[in-house]
Amino acid sequence: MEKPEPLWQAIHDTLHAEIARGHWRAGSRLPTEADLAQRFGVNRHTVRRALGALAEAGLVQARRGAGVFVRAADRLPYRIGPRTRFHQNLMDTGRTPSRRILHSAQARATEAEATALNLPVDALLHVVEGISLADAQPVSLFRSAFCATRFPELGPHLAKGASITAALRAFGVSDYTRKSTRISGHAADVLQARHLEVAPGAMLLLSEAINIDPDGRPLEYGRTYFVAARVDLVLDGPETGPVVA
Amino acid sequence: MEKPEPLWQAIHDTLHAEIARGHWRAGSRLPTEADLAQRFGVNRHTVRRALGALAEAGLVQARRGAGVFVRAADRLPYRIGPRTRFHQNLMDTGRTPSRRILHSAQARATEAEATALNLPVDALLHVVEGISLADAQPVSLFRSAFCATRFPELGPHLAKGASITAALRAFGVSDYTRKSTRISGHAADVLQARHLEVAPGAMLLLSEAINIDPDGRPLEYGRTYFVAARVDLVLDGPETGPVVA
DNA sequence: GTAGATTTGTCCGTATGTATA
DNA sequence: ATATACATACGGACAAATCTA
Repeated sequence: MEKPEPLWQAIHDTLHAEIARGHWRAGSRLPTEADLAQRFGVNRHTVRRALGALAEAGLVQARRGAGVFVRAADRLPYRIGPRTRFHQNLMDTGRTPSRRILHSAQARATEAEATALNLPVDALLHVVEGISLADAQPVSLFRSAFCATRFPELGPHLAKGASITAALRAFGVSDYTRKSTRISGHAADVLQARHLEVAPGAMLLLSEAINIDPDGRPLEYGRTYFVAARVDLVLDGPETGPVVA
Repeated sequence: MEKPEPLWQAIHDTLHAEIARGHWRAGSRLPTEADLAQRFGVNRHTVRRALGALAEAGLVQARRGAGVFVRAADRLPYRIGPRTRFHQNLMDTGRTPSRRILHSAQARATEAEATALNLPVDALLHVVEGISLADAQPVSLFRSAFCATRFPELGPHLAKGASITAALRAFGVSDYTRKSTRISGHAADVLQARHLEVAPGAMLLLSEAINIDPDGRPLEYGRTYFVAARVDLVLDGPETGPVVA
């Protein structure tokens, strides 16, 4: 007695295999839902169920009015270690890194931020939110919180496109290291989906990190949502290479 | 001009908030789809769309014929570091760890396994597959590969429920450390979903790791799929292991 | 720039299957 | 065995975004 596989799942598997096999090239458009429905002899909604699963896995992306497009399959390795630097990280893999600042302002610390930075609740923070891109494609959505009394004018530096490393150096912080990291999986909400150019519900990897200065004082509390379909997080062993430049 | 939010999304947000707020307790049953449809004044399929999103995010779990149930919200922190030990990891958080061995046999190394273990392709490996549980709830699906010539009789040890640490000690390996880890996000396929008791398409965190002995020789190559809704991966700073400056 | 055709997104209604209580 | 409740699949209708002539 075989357990019958649902139609939408069989269609999903077929398309999945065809994409993995290179039958549909990255960036190309799939046949329309109507065409696929005819090909598999099913209703359009059944095809949509299969395409939805592919979209959540990040293999395809639908654009209303345009069609369903195959996404690039290769994920870029993103190193996480004692010295995590965004720009350096991407340059190492031959990508062109860039940032888009969405928001930069002062705000009161939430409970999580206060405990992470070892500050009293309602302490004044400088919060920066933005998007990180590799080759003009969004890979992560970040929110960084700094103590505002220690870094009173961080905003202008970051808004001008300077890296965090450079901005901190302007305040005499020559080096900083990663104290702790927590990685979890989440589904993209509507806002995140729009910023990261993924489907709502797509998989995101949340990295919550605390960076400290050489004296061990907390500098930054950052929450970064990575598009799971576009990056791998790589944690190397203790042979960490000192960088700084 | 406000952009109208889809109905299913509004319902999703409402239920999401009610669950987060504790209005529906963990383990309890939600109203039936028909009841919810009546409550929100929509068709049953619109409610299903909202419930589907909640299920993929891991907040609820549907059981055909029974109902939709609220899942426990707390994720257990799983430490990943130079010395990652499953049993110790869970005992630290007050859980009861256990293992279920699905498969244990010798096999030829795949290309990925060969390069990871620094062995020739087609080398003989001992491969163990199984499920790790915390308090009888599946949290991860693992596949570990060991060099068969070095550990000829590993299978019986592991099948008896011994930990990997104990099994390796029987072969004179007193210690081992994590050399590298790669974390990525994936959607559960049908087989993984059944083993881990999640819905197909649910979020999984894949951890690919290489463990080495004190001499630096690769011992084990492991691939572990964690249920993203049930665990956070915690990477602590260098205050735990040897800090090679 | 505009009008119309194309294509995906949402929502409804109905019917049937399957697992559970 | 019967009723309940979720799962799958079909069909139709319209809206919204995109593309094209």
